Amino acid sequence: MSRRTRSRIALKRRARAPLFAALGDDTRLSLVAKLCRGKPRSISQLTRGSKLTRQAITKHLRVLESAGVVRSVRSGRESLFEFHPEPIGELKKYLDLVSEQWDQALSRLKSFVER
Amino acid sequence: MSRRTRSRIALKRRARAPLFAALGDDTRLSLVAKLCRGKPRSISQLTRGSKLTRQAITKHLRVLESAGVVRSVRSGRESLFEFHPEPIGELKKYLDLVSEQWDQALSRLKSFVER
DNA sequence: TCGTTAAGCAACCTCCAGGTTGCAGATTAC
DNA sequence: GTAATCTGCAACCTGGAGGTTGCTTAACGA
Repeated sequence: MSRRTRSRIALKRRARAPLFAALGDDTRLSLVAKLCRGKPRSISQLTRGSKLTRQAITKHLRVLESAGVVRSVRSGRESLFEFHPEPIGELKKYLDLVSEQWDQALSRLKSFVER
Repeated sequence: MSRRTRSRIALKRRARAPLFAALGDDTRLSLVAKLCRGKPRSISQLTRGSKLTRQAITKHLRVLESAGVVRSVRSGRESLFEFHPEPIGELKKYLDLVSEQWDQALSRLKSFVER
């Protein structure tokens, strides 16, 4: 791999950490699970059934929004949150890259042993 | 989706959060990047070129190890860390599940509109 | 054998993520 | 018009994540 390619990957990596971090919380994963399987929901709706306060849920939603996993639109007095799939796709690509590098490393090691 | 299926997914979700969290840090992503593309490395090796202390790096490695992304083997006076690909694969599966649910939700919505 | 190098352990510090309460401003329903 | 509902903002609290320093033990090399 060229140095240029590697630094490009490093650049991508930098951007990925906050995304992973945003998903690294039970409450937020639960919110994503709710939103990815249906229509936009309001904060109050998303708070119902949770043990947390509305404000806590709001904070989590803002984190997800900053990471781009979710988008909010104000509609009257309520703000609706909707799932946004792109970051998830990017994350999958990144994980594919990691797996791919690992496979290449394995085959390099194998050919080295067989030599 | 049946209630049983959904709870199974929720169970899987619980287990995923710590894994996402383990990857939600620049330093740790960088360590994963190094380890996934080569042979096992010692703590000192991994510390070289970093601005952090050996102990800091050690802590990060332990976090990755708890998440299963990495495994350590003691060899003489040094402990070698090696990439372990399974959790990454599980993560990809989980993200696929999320994407899939989103696609289904979209098509449900579409058929509802067209009705 | 002795110096050097690798690692583990423990104490400590700082800061912020995650959560709460309280209040004020819009918007909707009646 | 008034009450109920949805949200935003700000202050505050607390635990743990991330980092450091200092010391000790174990293994290797000359």
